[in-house]
Amino acid sequence: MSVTIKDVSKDASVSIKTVSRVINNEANVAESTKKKVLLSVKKLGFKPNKSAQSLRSKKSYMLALLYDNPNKSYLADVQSGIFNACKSTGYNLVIQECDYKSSELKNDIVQFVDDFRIDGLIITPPLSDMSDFLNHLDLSEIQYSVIAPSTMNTESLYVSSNDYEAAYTLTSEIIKHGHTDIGFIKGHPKHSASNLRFNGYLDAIKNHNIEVNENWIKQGNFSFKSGFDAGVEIFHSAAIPTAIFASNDSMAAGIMKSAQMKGLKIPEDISLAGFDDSPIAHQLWPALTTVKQPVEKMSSHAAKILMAKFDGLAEKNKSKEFKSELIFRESLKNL
Amino acid sequence: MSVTIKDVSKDASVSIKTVSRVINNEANVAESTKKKVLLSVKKLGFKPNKSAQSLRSKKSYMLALLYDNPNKSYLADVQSGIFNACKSTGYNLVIQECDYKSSELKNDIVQFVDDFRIDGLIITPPLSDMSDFLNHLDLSEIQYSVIAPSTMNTESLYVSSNDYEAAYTLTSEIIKHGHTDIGFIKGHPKHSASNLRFNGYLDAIKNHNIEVNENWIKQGNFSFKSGFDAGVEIFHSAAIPTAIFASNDSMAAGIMKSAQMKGLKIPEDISLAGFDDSPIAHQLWPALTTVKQPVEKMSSHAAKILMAKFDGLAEKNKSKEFKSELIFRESLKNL
DNA sequence: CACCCCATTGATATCGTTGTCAAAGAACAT
DNA sequence: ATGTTCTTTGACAACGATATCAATGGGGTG
Repeated sequence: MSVTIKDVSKDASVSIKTVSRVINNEANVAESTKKKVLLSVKKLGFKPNKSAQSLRSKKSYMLALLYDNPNKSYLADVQSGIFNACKSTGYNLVIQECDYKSSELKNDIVQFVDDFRIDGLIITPPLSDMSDFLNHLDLSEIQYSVIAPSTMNTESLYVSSNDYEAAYTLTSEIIKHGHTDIGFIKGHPKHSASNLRFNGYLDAIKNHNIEVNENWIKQGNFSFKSGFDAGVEIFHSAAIPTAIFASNDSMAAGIMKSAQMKGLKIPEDISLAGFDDSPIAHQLWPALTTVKQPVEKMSSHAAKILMAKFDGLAEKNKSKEFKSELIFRESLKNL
Repeated sequence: MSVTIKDVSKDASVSIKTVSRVINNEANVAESTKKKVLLSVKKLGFKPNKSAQSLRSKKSYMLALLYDNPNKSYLADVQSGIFNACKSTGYNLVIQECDYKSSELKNDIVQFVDDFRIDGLIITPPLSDMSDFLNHLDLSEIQYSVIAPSTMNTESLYVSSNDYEAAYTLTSEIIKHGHTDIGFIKGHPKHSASNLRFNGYLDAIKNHNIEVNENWIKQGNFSFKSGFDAGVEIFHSAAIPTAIFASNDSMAAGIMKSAQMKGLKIPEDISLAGFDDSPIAHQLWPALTTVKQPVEKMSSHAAKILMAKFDGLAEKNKSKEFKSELIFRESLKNL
């Protein structure tokens, strides 16, 4: 059926173990032997059997992506990034939907990792913010890499972005456009990014000596509907802001819809900004001013540092903060 | 470390093989023995080692989802559906991005399945339409289940939806709303759904004795941009239709944007309809009239029939066509 | 030249299951 | 009582890799 090490060893006239050494890049193999073996490997088209490797060496060559109800385009980008990182490495990606509210989550995941001998986890918000959960993984000695964690210690692997700074800068830009009445829609309270973005907004406002108007600050949860509802509320009141900064694009889209239904024009009557640069940002009209995170690069890096750790290359690839980019589009106008 | 069959066999005072029989639900085990074994299994918390099972029995308990650059929300829905089907079965889901244009695709996938001992594939458009590819899988005796295939033979497993019928009905509805000047934006030529939807439109037009205006029929590729470009073209000409039916929502959104930029109002100046009921459909204003496919249910079923086949339950779950649902929203108005 | 060391190689055990096959005993027919 | 069949069970090999440890031999040292 398929080619085994034994076949290769016969073809190359060496022992099974030597072939194993070559394909695992172990030290102390004569250069000439190595060449000979690699030739046979290529000639026969040998690929090691993952199940056997896994059984003996307790590695599965599988990473698992954990997520709970993320934005769909975010999920697709994360997957795509991880996939690219895995492509040439022999690792593969298993996906696992989770419920961050479930009390069984910890045990379920440990079970899952144990069952399938998953080598490492890649954890996305809001799971990245559950320190309880992460601690439990530490205790179980499960390897993982976190995307956008709330607390970062130097031991664990993570990738983050400069949410605070980006929100601060974007808010400052809105102010530079002449706005002082600026509303804000907060994100899902369980995502640490929500606070970072809000604080960025808040500090920018304060540092420009603008008074905060609580009526224009609404709690959302990153969903379109929560943005829509917030918009309805804000536009229903007597005094409305000249600009609204929503913690993500879905909510900004919700606000835009509520404004347009109310007969308000964007950006003539009200300017709008979002966060994420998800597809909807440029598909709306007018298109949204927003912040673009390098989600694919981030998740790709998250996978790389995890795999590097398995191969003992911990030095090469380290946890890292990525920079976001402001994208100006029609939804923000000069007053 | 972890509990093995051997431990259970000792605890239950039976042979290793008998434990194996029990956990695999094989026939010819005395009821009393079964009980005894199950008790020990539970007591010790035994879980079979997947790697060992896989090595010996050549089953991996893993399904793989193959996709090539689909709509992001479609992908998320498909995953979600499959995930739910797998949840209580012990199977897990690996994802695999593909390039349908690659000449290596066939070999890469066979390799991948071979490497990881993937039990079965779930194949999404446009890969579902590559009969060459599917034939190759058949030859390699790889199990798979196809979502929205172009040709359906009775042997293979698939799920489909009534694209033709839905497009026919929706077009008829547009006509009932008083429209006769109806444009159409075709989908990606490699997706069989594109033709089905187009033919549904065409037949409805013809059966209502309306003349087809070729200038209002444009080739798209399911992307927002292709819809936008088509819109720009159509609205640039002297005579414009009173309604446009786009083969999916992304393209409809593109048309909406191009219309709004041109100063045309939806639905006052022009009615719009899409297909898919992707999130953007209700996030736009006005919201899109569209067709909703039960994507989650479909992909869930695709996974179920595949797993049923492995367990020899081929009778219970069969290939199936799912019905779509028309959703009327503001973008379509009575003339 | 005798000795030791270290790089290189291979024989064999092992990982934790399932597959094969034969043995033991129960049930039934003759 | 004897033979036949069927159910139930277990001993042992096998899956395809890696781990252990010992054997081999070339090169350096005294």
